[in-house]
Amino acid sequence: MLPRTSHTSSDDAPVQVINGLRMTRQRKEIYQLLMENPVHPTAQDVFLAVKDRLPQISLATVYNCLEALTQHGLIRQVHFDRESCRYCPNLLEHGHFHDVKNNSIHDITFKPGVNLSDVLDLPPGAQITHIDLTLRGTIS
Amino acid sequence: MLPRTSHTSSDDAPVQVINGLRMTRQRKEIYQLLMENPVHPTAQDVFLAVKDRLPQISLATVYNCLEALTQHGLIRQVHFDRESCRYCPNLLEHGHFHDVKNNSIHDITFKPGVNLSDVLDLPPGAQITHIDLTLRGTIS
DNA sequence: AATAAAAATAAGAATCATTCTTGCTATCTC
DNA sequence: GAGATAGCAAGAATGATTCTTATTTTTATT
Repeated sequence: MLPRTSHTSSDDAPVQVINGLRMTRQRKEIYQLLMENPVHPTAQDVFLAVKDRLPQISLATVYNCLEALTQHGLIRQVHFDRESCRYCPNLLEHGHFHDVKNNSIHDITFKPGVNLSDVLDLPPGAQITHIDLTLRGTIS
Repeated sequence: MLPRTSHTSSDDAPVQVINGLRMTRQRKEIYQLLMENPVHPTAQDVFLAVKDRLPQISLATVYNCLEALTQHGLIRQVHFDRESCRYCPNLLEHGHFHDVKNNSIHDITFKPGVNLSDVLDLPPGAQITHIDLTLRGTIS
């Protein structure tokens, strides 16, 4: 089989659609990368990693794909202060712990039965739509 | 008394020092602003607000002052995703709720007796040094 | 299978928050 | 008061992200 110069999917079948998002070659590769190695990479990290398989992909496309995947609920953004934003394929409710010694990020779940709004003093009538819990520290 | 063109403190007494930070005119004004009206402003917001009292202050100085106040533990940064960072004079452990309807930010405390690490499944040996809890939603 | 319309991509320019640099001014120490 | 240190203003530089535009690919329609 000849090598392909095309930068998109190679067969003639229509592309798969997930959550209303057409899974183009670029989106699929980036999504797979995140699923297989959920290290919470930045867009830059993804760009470098995915270049192996898509040598001519551009950083803008990586941003576009990550945005599209996020908008369609396949992945989520993770923020540490104002650092470059990171991406996470874990859709369950969870927070993140940044181990500053090993420079690694761990998903943190709530203990079973715990509901965050049960332990917080929320203003009356408050409806939470989005939770962002990030922790920093070390693991001995 | 003649109006002063000096951009710093006007009397001859040595400036007050808090937490090891020399409270210059600019730092004092910015700190007061935050204490009197803790609406979690951005640096830009502070810049505009403080211009009334310090017409020739520069944005860089606002950033410097906010950084200095933060480093010396007088105020804290608050982050919502990757938006401009905001500043908070409340030093007690608390999180933040962004009411997206009224575009207001509320301090959120934990219910008495609640320790965050009690409700989380942390990796063994994890030592938390910094907690960032931000919520989004609406208040009816 | 051909074609028009719609969607996605690559490349690079533009934006925006923040940080850095530089020359100057104020404050502190002696 | 003189020199040393710290802080300031102004604007340049940086870096992550978004936007623009031309091109390519895919889909929908014949």
